[in-house]
Amino acid sequence: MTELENYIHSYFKVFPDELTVISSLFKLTSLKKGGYFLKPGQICDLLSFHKSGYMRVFQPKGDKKITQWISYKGFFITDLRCIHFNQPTPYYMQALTDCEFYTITRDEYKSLADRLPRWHEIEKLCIASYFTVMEDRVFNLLSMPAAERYQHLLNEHPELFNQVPLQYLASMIGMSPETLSRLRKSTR
Amino acid sequence: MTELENYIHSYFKVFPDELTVISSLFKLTSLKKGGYFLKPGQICDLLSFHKSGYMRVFQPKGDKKITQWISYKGFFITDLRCIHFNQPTPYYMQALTDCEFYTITRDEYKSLADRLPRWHEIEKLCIASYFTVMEDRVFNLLSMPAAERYQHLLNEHPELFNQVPLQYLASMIGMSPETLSRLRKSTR
DNA sequence: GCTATTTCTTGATCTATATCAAAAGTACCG
DNA sequence: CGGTACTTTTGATATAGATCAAGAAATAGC
Repeated sequence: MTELENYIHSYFKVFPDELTVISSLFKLTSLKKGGYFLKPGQICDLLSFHKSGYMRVFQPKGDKKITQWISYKGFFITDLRCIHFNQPTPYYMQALTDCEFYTITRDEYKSLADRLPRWHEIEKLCIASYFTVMEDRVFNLLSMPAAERYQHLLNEHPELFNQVPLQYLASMIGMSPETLSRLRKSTR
Repeated sequence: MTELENYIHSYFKVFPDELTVISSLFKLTSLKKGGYFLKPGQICDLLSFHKSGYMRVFQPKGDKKITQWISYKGFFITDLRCIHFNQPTPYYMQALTDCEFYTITRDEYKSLADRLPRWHEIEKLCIASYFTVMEDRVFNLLSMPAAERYQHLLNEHPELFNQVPLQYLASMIGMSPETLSRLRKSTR
């Protein structure tokens, strides 16, 4: 069973033959360190499942780059704005390390629903779960001081601290790199 | 055409007979000012479309109450955590004014998909659009100072400033009521 | 309509976190 | 390897926004 099949199987009740249909359409693709999966203004026409490596999703704001998210093994990657509403993305998505994905194009993706009637439902559940993650992030940003946001990220995604430049993590949880550095020092 | 039919029709390509099926299942319900739509620990078993009035979604944190969202005419109201993943809600949802909704129970909701094959797709698109709203909120919280967050809310949802206590709006955009008061003064 | 209660404003402080600057550490590349 | 360029740390200072406290205004209840 591929990671993709495994992931879908572990989250949603899907029959083996449905799994096979899904994973037969996704093709293994890769991106070299530093390469861009997506740039602002483009219309994302891919849906990828992250197999290995780390990718940074960020958006420029003035002379800053705001890191929105770090994707790694187990996440789906796309821009819903593009795939579903045909709008250009505001994001850069850049590989921080060499990355591998299972990838489907937008056209294949559209045909997936024809071949697999439950696909919309699976996708709905997947997007719903990501929605609740975003709800929690908003709550955390509204309610937690910097120290608590740092602790929370450390608990939820400890592996990021070994693999990703700390300045990007600082941005992702809404603080300066200096503040993150001091928080790390104070809990050592 | 009811507000609900109108809303769905304006966002998604749905046939008239599909619309009729959808709106025949939703029943008009209401909630008095101060009443609770949902309290923490409950499992939300309703999906409502907001017809009139204002409702505050908030979550306690220490001795604070963090306002997560203000719902009004045109929003769907539920907790995805409950409806899709059967988990208890962390939220209070309380009517700030008398409210009316078009409401469907969870069981009817489950049967909707049987009667209307495209329902999962419609729902998926709806959740996807809410997801992008949350993405933008996270970006705004990460990248904007208080004054800019205030301006942004004022531009996007000006009606809230007449209908909703300002302290709740302040909480929703991550600042103290005093700060919001001063920002309002400075742009008058 | 009048009082009680809640909400909003204003001013005076305080503090968490940003910014700036430079040193120390680490990774990359010819 | 050894130098160049990033990244992280550390210290000094600045500042946005919080908190505290009190008065003014609005709203709700009788």
